[in-house]
Amino acid sequence: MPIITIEQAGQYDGQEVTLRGWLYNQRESGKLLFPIFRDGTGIMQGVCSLKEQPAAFEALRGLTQESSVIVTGKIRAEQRAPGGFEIGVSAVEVLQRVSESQPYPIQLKEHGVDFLLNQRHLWIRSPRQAAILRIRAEAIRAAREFMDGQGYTLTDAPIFTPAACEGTTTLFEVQYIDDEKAYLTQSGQLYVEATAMALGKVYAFGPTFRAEKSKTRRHLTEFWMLEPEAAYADLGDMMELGEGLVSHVVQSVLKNRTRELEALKRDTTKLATVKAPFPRISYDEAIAVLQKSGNPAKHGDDFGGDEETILSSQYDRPLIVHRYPAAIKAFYMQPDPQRPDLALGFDMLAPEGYGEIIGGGQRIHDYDLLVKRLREHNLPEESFQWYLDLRRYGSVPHAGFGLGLERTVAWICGTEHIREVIPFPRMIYRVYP
RNA sequence: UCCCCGGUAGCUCAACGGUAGAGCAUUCGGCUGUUAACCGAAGGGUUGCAAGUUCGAAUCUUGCCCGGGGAGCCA
Repeated sequence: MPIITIEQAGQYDGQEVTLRGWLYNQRESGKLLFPIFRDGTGIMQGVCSLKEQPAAFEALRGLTQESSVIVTGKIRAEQRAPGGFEIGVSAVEVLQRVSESQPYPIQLKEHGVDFLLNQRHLWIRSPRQAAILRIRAEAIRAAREFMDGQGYTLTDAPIFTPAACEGTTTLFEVQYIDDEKAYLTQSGQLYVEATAMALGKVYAFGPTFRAEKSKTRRHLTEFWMLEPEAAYADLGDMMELGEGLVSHVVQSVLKNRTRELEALKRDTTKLATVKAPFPRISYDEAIAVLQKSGNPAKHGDDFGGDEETILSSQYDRPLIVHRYPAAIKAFYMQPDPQRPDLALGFDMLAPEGYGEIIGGGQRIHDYDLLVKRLREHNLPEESFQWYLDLRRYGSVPHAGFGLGLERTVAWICGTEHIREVIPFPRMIYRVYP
């Protein structure tokens, strides 16, 4: 008797099989039961009649939602069944029956956000949430496949960092052993700059933490970033790498998670066009576009959500905006030799209003300039000695970027909120469960 | 930190200042092809908290708490 998953059921038409999972829902119609099972790979309807399978019928009758069950029966193609196949249940073993006095709290109907987030540990059992998490996993797999294929070596950055790199206000402070303080990393970038000088082409992939009091559908306090960094690379190399990476991730999800995208009712025609090269415009051009559309943006402004949406909505694939004013960018950005007021940085804006998914560019490799910038930004030089060492010992031009995993996955999935695309979202004022 | 919205049964929501209700969930009963099944019945409430106005407050006022959306900041 083969033990199979619901995903595989189509290959077992006409055969007797065993499914191991949970009771997702059950409709009762007199002496006929229509239990619906889920096993993590999908959901499948069962049929059980009192007349033909009295023992199984008794086991299933009145069984509560999310009770764990091992079910045996014959798979058969059935037009009336959701998914096209159903299982004629012949035997049922109930491992744990959910109590009637404390029924499973999440019903098959609309629920509020607050309630669902408090039940996140159960909410992820819902088919929609499971589909999203599978797409997230595929996005990660494809991203690593791409980076590895491009000759980048995974060199992860530390989570604990010793000092405030860009001001303490947005950092989570933790007590480190005795009286020492440490901070949760905001970005692995400074560290991958170091490993890039050791290994050439590297990337980090891990969680980052921001104590910003942002309350929007695009923000989490804990999110995952993929951060490539390459020695001897320039802005153009990174824009090319970024569009290659995003194209590969999107196309891989389209190819390998078709069913999940379907479950989410995602309009995949909007993803199919996502292939390199992506449109690129300079910051100055972006300002002109905004002004033409009536937006009050002027040179020197950074873009907010509205501006990003106006710009990105004009294209069928992500948009790269490059060469921002140095004044609104991070201290380590290499100035454009043609226009020193501009930084050799770029952002990639996802379509459909999902905002910035990549930010990066070329880093300052000149020791004196970097020291100057540290001072201009009032940053503690002593904390950056190791970082300055990278400019003391064989400094070379180098570049990299950070890709926000959750924003990317939210865009691919078409979800309303970024919080749905990470198993346990951490947000301002919400760390449970 | 600022602006806007919300908080009523386990859940989703109604209720003009005048007896707190429905659907779902749960329990009981009915139904052999259901599609968030359906039909009938039952149980289930400190209306977020605290004051105030009023003959009377879920409803009006003030403060607080909690949550959501957005701004700023960012991925």
